Amino acid sequence: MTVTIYDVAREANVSMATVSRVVNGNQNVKPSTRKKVLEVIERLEYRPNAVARGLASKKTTTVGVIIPDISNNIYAEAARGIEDIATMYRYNIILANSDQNEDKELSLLDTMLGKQVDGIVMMSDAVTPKLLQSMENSPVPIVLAGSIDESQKLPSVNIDYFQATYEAVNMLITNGHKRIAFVSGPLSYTINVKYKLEAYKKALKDAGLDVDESLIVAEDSTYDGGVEAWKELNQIENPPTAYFAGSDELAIGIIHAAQDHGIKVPEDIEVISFENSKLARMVRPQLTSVALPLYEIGAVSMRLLTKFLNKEKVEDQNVILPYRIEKRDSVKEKSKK
Amino acid sequence: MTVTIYDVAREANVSMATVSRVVNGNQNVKPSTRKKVLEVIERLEYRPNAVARGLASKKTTTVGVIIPDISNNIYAEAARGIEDIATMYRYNIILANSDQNEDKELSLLDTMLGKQVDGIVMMSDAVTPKLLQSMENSPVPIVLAGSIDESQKLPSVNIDYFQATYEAVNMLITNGHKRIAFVSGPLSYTINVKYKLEAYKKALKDAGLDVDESLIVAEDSTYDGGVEAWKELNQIENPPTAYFAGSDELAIGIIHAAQDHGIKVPEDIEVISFENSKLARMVRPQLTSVALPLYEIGAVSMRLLTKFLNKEKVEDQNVILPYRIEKRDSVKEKSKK
DNA sequence: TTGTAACAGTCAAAGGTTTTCCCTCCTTTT
DNA sequence: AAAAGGAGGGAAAACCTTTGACTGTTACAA
Repeated sequence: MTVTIYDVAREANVSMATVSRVVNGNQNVKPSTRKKVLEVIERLEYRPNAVARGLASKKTTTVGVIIPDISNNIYAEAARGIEDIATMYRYNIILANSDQNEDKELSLLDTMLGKQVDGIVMMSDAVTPKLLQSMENSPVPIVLAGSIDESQKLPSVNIDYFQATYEAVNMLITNGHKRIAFVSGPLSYTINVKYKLEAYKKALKDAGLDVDESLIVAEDSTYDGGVEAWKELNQIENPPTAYFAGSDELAIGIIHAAQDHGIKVPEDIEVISFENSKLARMVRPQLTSVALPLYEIGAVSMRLLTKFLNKEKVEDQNVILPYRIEKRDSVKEKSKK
Repeated sequence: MTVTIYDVAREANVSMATVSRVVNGNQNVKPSTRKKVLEVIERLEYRPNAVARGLASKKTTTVGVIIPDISNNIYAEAARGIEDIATMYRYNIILANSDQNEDKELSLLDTMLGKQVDGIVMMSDAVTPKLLQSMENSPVPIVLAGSIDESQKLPSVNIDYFQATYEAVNMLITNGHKRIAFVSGPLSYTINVKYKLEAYKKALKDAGLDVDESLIVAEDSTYDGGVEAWKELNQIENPPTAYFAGSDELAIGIIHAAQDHGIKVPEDIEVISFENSKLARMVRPQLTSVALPLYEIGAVSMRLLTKFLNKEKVEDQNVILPYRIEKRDSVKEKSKK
């Protein structure tokens, strides 16, 4: 039925060991033998069985990728980075969505280990103790992409969320705003609460501004969440004049809600977002945004994983990538100084 | 080192076959035996090796998914549909990007077959003869998701692109437009040239309008492509007053290019797009758009694949899903009649 | 009481590779 | 001319399960 290494060996009058050597590029084969074997492989259309190979070698050249939701551009972008580097190093990817649900994450982890992946790249906005423990017990390396494990026990790739947020909020402060809203995604996400929110508070304090809890709102990181946030923030006595938005969609929701009420951006209110997806250029005004290097986070994570897989030495297993702030039209020039 | 079925068998005083039965839910095991085995499994933290299992059973419970680009929302949405249904049927997904490059598609196909996937879901905007041939020779079932193989030899899931386009263009005609532009993605894509473009031409002809080749332009399906298209179309003597755009990004590009030149949508020009991603609601005016059910295309494709994998009977292997046109603000009401 | 069927379980082959160990020739070296 | 060393390749174990053939036991109908 299917042609095996054994068939090739027989046809080529060599042992299966030799065929294996040829297939795997082992040097211990005479060129003439190699040629002969290669010809038979061609003729028989032999295709090595990766499953058998995996069983024998204990390597599957497959890595697991667990992400919250591939249909969300943020994760999709990172996934592409992961896959590109994986391909470059001849790995395939088993991709699964966790919906940021701990039980799914746990069971996915288990499934993938059962499938004998050589390593795992994990994206999770909330690394719970249980999850962390599972990952630490993993027999194969795991790297966290764009995800925070505060204990720093696991390798990870991130940007300095605190610094980035601080800088963004500061732009707004520099532009003279006193009432700056903080609109973020769910506060169950580590990055939102431990980094962005903290940085926001620190920036205000450093500028001698009060932190008004009513200016802090959390919604789903969606367009509608942004609209919702704007409404909420505009029924308080003293609405904000500037917004820090945790994502592009949030920012666009805020802007459109405002515009629909005759408020002009950036003339009347200013908005800065955190993401800089391609959406940022596709709305008017175009979004000033902290550029999150999603693709790079994915790519570097995968590269880091390959280092572990190849037993290369890794200097620092918690990588911090640079970010920049893309200045466009939702924040006035002034701050450029 | 790693605990195997053999260790469990020894500890539980049964044969590995019995352990295997317990693990696989085979009924031929006495409840007391089952319990005993389960306890040992628990205690030893035994985790079945899916690779060995795959070798022995010749089933991997893994399916391959080949798509042009996961970072593109269109495919990501479909991928999510695929993955959800795959999960529901306990399959995992090996995901790979082809960049719509025939060589990559071919080699990906080969790699996945080598990995012994049980089936494949393929998305390709240009099913070449060579690719088709490879897929036909596949030892495992392959279904085409949102992709056209004109020979209909392979199972597939699509919508009626022709009808949808015809209807969309007709809305524009109904609104009194005589000069309607057709702006699409690459003409190397089957759907664009054989369905959308043909439908556009037919709609015009049926309305007694001439087809003006200078109103037909193909660009990358991106925002910038849309901007480009608008520019191109507005340096001809008699620019169009309405646009059929092959994707949301294209539509948005066209709209913004126009707006940046003081042209109002839908007062001065009207635009209808083909996709209805979440972007459609995130721009002003909101996009009137043919709603492409991407998630469903993915989900139904995967479901179809499971039917083949379970040897269920399939009535029609070329599924056509319904579509609708989402009426919003980039086309005037009139056509609603 | 016997025969039979269902049930529980065992044994061992099979699945397709990789890999370790070993052997046989040749070449070199001395 | 003998010893040493290396290149090329073979044999077979190992990887961990599933699965089909088979055996022994039990329960029940006849």
